[in-house]
Amino acid sequence: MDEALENTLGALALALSDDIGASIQTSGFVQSEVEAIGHLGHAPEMTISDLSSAIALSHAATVRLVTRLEAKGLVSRSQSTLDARKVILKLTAQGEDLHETLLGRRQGRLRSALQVLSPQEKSQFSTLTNRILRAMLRDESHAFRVCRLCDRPVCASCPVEAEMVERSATSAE
Amino acid sequence: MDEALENTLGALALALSDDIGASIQTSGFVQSEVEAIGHLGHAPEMTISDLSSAIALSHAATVRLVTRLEAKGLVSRSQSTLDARKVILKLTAQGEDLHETLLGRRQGRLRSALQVLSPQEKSQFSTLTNRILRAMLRDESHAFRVCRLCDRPVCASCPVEAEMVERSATSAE
DNA sequence: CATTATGTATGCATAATGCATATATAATTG
DNA sequence: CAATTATATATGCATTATGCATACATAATG
Repeated sequence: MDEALENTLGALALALSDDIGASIQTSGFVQSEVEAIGHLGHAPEMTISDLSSAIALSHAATVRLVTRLEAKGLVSRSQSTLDARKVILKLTAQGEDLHETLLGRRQGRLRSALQVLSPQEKSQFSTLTNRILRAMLRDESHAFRVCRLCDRPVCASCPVEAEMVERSATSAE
Repeated sequence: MDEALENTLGALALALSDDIGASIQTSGFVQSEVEAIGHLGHAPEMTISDLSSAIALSHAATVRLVTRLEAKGLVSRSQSTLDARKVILKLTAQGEDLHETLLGRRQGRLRSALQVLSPQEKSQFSTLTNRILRAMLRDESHAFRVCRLCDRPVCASCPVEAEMVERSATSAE
């Protein structure tokens, strides 16, 4: 029965999201703040609009979010030299530290979830999750959003990246 | 590299959670409301305290949540005959309808995510996700929480249920 | 040069939440 | 059995993240 697998996958997704959420909630940050830190650590030089769509929040809310993060010394605002309207956001050193910490916790949870699989099973599982994830991606903006908490150095082997590259190559033919 | 698999699994969990969330956000319900409906549809006859721990919300917030749901005609309060302090919560007919609708949307998203797998792959995937999920369960309360949005008729084959049964059998020896 | 579009910021109202506390009922203990 | 303690629900209050409407500055367009 496929329904059983659907339930299991849904429950697993929730359990993992909960775990990832719990790994960060201790530090007193709101979900949107954590996602913002994740994105800014992932793709520096974002504007407020970029961030707004990446974390699926209204522009106004994003402005306030950035103001909070700036007040906490995690993010810096600076004017773009190319377009005076734009505000360039960057993580401060402290923001980078927090980003690393959060990433580490997240990876720790995922690693411990995966430790019940043997190397061969991990390889099998990797193939299947890659396929599912790639098929789920709707467009570039969605792909960007999905990667909002990934560990950056590993992005070279990221299935999301691979999928988007492949699609743009196909559509350019 | 295990990091790649960790990233992929994390991204997949987020993407699925987003999808499940998006499938319900259209109907104008807050996350906690949806989770409450899910739980009440899943395990009828819950008290406010039960619900509070199941959805990981303070008691006060849960009281307000239930009041909102009652006002919307989705949930009914009734006094317990065994313990006059307790309030028994039940879904109304309208609440049941909503529950079915939300479940259907959730299952639809999961089904479409899984459709890129062949039957054999689904079987493989099922084995692996079952194993991971079962190992992730911390205690009965956590298991309960993880199942908060599952489709009830399929619970007989639920790995969470199986794991908890097996554990209690083992500890009773 | 005028108009329109884009990017950021702010005033205001809303709504979900937590903490502290109150009240009612059950359980326990002396 | 009376008194205390624990449990379950409810409410007053403050907080806070959010969205909508709007304002302002700058860029792009005609």
